[in-house]
Amino acid sequence: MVETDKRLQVFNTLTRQKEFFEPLNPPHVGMYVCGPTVYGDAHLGHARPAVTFDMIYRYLNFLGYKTRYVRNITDVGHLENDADEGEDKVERKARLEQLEPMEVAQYYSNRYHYNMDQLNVLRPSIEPLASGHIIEQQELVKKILSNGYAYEINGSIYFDVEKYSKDYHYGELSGRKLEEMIPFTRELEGKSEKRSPYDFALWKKAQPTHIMRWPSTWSEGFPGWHLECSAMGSKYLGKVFDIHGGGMDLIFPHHEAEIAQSIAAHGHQPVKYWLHNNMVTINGQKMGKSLGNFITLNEIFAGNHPQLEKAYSPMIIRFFILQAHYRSTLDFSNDALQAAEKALKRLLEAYHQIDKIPAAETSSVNIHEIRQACFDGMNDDFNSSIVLANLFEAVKMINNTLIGTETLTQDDIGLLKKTFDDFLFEILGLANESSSDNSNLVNELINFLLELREEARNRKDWSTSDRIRNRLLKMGIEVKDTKDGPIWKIL
RNA sequence: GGUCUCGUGGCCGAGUGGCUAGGCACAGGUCUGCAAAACCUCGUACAGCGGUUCGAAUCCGCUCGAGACCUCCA
Repeated sequence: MVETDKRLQVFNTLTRQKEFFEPLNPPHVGMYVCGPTVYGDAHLGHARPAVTFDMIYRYLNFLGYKTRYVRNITDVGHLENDADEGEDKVERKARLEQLEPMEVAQYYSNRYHYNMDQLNVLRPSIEPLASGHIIEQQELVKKILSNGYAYEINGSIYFDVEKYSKDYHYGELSGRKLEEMIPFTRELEGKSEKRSPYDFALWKKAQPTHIMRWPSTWSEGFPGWHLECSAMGSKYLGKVFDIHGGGMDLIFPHHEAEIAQSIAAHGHQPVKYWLHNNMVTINGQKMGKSLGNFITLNEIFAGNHPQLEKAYSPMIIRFFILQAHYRSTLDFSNDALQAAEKALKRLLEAYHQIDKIPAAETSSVNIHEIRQACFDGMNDDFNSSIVLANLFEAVKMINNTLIGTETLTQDDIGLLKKTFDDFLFEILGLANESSSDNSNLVNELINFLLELREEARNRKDWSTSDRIRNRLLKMGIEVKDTKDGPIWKIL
């Protein structure tokens, strides 16, 4: 498969170690990633898994796998807490904005898609809605019930964790033991109809005020949160599939519950490799909805937030995310984004210089080594940070060949360009953001002004040349003089 | 309280038991009427204290500090 001679290794949360990636049915790969609950705008914390698993999806495809990528949209409102009472999140939003719940879901789905497109995140192969798979979820509940791992109370169905624990290991993904979880039960005794505090809902009977509800044999109600991923994952990828991804904060209880549900229903593990991205932090603390310290992508792209000194484009955000390894926390700050902006610019400008490199008889640097290092980085649990570091080495090479301190053959120049095309654009998905949608008229006008300015400069008429440059700058057009003549750009 | 992770030079951020990523900033230089930009060059850092080892930032222990999960959260 392709040129890489080393095999891909991935860190599996389930086994807590790196494992060689071997798909169940090569060349096919099934990957499921938890998508957003659509009741608010996407923030940086949503961008991280989207970009991370987009990179993984891209790399798997690059390696020649046929990947089916499923990422759900959670549009069934779920309760504010799993402990039962409380308002549905989507309904609450709908009430506040005086909309139909599905209107809320649609609205934020659209905005999510728009943001992801901006980030150059490829659309998944299938994007199922939880509300469109109520039947499948009910079927799963029935199966778990008939296998004896769930019980019904007042029209609601709960997963019987204690019963399950006798036969299987509840907590294997998050590294917990049930005994350790028992002492620290929250103060919800008496209030809940659940037998044990760590049981979770498979089906909830709807309160009279609850709008999002569906008929079932047990009650008019709605499915439990953990159920949709189990139901949709097995529907589209099979009862066991290769990769399941999501944020680390979903490991418990969400993914733990998914495993339990699937095993209770089908008797075996649903997923071979569990992959989890780490959190985005701000001031060292997790950026999250409940803490209210999140910054939405729209705010970042517009520079419209007190924490931001300026706007940062989607590609800067993508670069910023990929500069860290996906399993490390990533700390947000203005300085970090500014550094990312400059770094990305340097990378892209060097890329555009590749065509100007004069071919030499021999190469003084080894492009194959860099290319291989990029593969090695990706193969080592998708270490995009290593890939970027090597691309920056390539930047140095490009610039050095341009000033004549290094040389490259025509073949190596081609390989260099291919390496950027493959890794920077295709795998890391960092697209060129050109703001050159100016009309021809503007171009011609500016070029004419610069022509006049050049004539003035040749006469050493500095006052005229500076006047032109300053006036243009006032209009937001920056002029820079280079050896090859002036260049300009709209700020 | 339980489980777990992390602590790298001014900032961000990789990493392996010995060959000391990368980016940003700073500094020096090239270029240049000036300016700006661009480019080149440049930093032996790894919380503290012990231990293992020929050798540890990388392994072990302790201390200090930060954080995550245990309730919804990507």
